[in-house]
Amino acid sequence: MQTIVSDLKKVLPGLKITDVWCGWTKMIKKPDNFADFREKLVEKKILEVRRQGKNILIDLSGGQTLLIHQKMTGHLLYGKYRIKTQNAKRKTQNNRSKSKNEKNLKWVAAEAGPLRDDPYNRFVHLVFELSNGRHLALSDLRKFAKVLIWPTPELNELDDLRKLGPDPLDKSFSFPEFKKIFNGKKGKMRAGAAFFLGGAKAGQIKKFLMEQKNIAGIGNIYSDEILWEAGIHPLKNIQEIKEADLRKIFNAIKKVLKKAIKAKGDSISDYRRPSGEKGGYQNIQNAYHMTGKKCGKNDGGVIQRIKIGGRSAHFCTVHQKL
DNA sequence: TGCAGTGTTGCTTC
DNA sequence: CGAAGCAACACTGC
Repeated sequence: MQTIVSDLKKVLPGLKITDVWCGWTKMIKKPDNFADFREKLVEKKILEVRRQGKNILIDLSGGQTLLIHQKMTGHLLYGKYRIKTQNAKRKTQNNRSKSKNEKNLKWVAAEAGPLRDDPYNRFVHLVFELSNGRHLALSDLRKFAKVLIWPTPELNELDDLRKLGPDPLDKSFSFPEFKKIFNGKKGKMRAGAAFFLGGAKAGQIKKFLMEQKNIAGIGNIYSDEILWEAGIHPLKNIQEIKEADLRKIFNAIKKVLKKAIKAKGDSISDYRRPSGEKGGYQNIQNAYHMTGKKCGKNDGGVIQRIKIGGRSAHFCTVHQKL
């Protein structure tokens, strides 16, 4: 998400939104109809692009902010787009006869380059036309992405932002701060709860790291990478984690996320930068998606995959013992 | 062919 | 309130 924001920051501020098209209006949560959504954006200038957790925020003139969450398969792409010409059988209908906001139009990247090769170019559902003739497009295969507009000064009313823990890359995210959150979580667990009795489901460290209300921004890939780095088993109960290990986890969070940002994100699957280019973290991954591979620490371990809370977790059988 | 798996989150149920 | 399980959706790969 940080790579996307950094990339968009370089191009969007100063541009005006001249038109908006949407082929899957269900993704727009506020305002609740597309005409109002479009109305709030057209002729507005983009002032700033920023991020809170995994939410991308685009501040506009007129005091409104566009919030975009890409969820699983969303891609914010920046480049020149065009309406895909209809098939021969529909040639009687030329593009001029259609409204640009007709729902079933297909938009495709119009220029050669990585954007044209984006595997998700087929799934563009939302297009912002910009004053420089280029576009910001949101492609989303699984249609989980969420978009909304809210007054900038009142953004903190939104649960999406209000319920987020601190950003781990923020300078104010110190070890004492992390420890406080961690201990707060521990304190909330009642003695006698199921996990003490062998049902150990609650309080697993991987889940703790992925919960956005604890720390904002860590997902499945980086929680695996962080725990690999720290040498902690993903199922480890947070009740049992001592200060020395907590410090290892804290350091690993900073280290892994910095490394990931330097690599411009992880394109092991379809993730792409707004330019359509791949990130590079998949080349330096140690745990995620490495099932069966030798552990990069050369400790004789092999990466194993298990399920935690419906997600896959990957860890080394030797240096990440339970 | 069929079904598990996919970078997320929120709702329902207990 | 907390946690588990599943739903939202559509495609890939075993």
